[in-house]
Amino acid sequence: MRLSVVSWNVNSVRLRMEQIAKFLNSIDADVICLQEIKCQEHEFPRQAFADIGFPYIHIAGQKGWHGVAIASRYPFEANELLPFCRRGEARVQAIVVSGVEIWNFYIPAGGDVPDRAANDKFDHKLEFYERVSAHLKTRNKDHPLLICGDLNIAPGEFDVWSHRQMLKIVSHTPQEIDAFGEFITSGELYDPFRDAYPVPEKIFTWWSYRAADFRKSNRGLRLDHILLNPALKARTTGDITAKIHDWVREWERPSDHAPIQVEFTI
Amino acid sequence: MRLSVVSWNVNSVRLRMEQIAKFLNSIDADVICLQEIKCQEHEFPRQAFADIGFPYIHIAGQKGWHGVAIASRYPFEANELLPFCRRGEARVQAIVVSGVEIWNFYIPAGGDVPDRAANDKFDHKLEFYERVSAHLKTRNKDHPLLICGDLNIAPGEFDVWSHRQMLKIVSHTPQEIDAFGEFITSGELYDPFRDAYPVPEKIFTWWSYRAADFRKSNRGLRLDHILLNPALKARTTGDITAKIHDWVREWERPSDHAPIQVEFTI
DNA sequence: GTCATAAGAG
DNA sequence: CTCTTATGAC
Repeated sequence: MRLSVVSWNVNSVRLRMEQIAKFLNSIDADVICLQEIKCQEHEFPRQAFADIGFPYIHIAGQKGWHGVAIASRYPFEANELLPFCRRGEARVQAIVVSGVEIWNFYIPAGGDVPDRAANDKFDHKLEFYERVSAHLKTRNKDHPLLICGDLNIAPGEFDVWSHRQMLKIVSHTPQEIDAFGEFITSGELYDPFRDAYPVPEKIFTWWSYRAADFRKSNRGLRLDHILLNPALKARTTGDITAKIHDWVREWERPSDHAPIQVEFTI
Repeated sequence: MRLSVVSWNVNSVRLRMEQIAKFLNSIDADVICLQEIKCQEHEFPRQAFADIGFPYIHIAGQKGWHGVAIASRYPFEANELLPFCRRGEARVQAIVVSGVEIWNFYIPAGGDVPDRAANDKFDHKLEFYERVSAHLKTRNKDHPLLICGDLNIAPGEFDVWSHRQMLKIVSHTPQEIDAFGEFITSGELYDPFRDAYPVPEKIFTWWSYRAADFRKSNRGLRLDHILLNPALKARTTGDITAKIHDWVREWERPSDHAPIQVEFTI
């Protein structure tokens, strides 16, 4: 079967439901992983997702901030995950669909100061990565796994608009790039986006709201990711396609993140 | 010449500019008097009004609350008015267009408790009426005058959805009805709406946002008025038409007030 | 710049 | 329910 997975930090699912429907009606996704839904479970627009063919929904919400949700065309099972977020915020969830485990993360942004001692938010972010990496090392590697979400790190030189200027900015500091590398190594994760858009092409999934014209300045970052573990990759046949739907960022009152999509046959 | 005057409490002119343009493009107004613009003068969307044929604008704004503005197809002169509002809020303005003076009021709502001693907002509202009435008595009655705006009183039995239930509610208490009567008497004002919609027809210009379906419950009030003094009425030839554009209240994210319109030839 | 929250007003 | 303001987050 063909499985098409989207990841999108929507920055308020209630405010963006019309755009989500418009987007999902114009592509061929089976599963959409949302971050920053910014609502509680009972406030989630379940019916609107059901109306466009995504009746199976798993929500991890909280009041006002953060929050993740997965909507699917097909039934799935929910899995419990370890407390990667030490503050207990709604940033993590896991499901199993067609034998593929999917982890949906909204990893903390980490504040402004890239110093673990001076900035607890930065420490919190790195500890989140450390906990995930530790778990990946002990996890049964035979189980197919896809990890996606707003991981809030742009790991590569060509994942940021200016490698030189971004090295001091949280999301692209050496410490974070190391943590991201340890995470990738721990899970032996495969990034299909860099096959679809080979280096040295710059690719971004997020552009600040503060830019008057994001296309013109194009000061973006690649903060959103969809990654496959070896067991999942081995299960696929044919091409694995990866797309960044940056045209959605051009809509009226958009999220600051673009949706990304990976498609494969298992 | 034919003169068509609209009065509309828009509840934020910046948020409602598209609706204002859509409305003005579908009727034949010459002058629109706005209340609750909720912005300062420099924040007013002057260009948007100019673009739809209303380049002459007079604004009395303040930060965040209240605020009145007049936009016109034709040039006019601004007049100073007495301080009817003892708190100095942006609730009053006057212009003269084609020899007709127009007063645009956003009279205080008056709070919840209909008791001048216990509720200063209620006292403020009645004092506003008293000051206007006193001024009308001394004003030169030969000068044509139109008074319009959100006057925040529904004076008649058929200006409210339930006369019995509203008598205890601010906007339709006996004290306010008396103050409104004194105001009408002082200026010998003519209300063209009750000729257009004769008693006992109930007519409203405002419906609470709290009603799920304002058409269904129809618990409205007639708080907005356009009134003519005898000198202006004597100057007119032919019919004076009066319309309540309640269809605008059905739009998406509308103001809680409907625009009202009076048209005459002078 | 664009979200959420909360208060205060209507 | 729907506006404003203000603050905080990103």
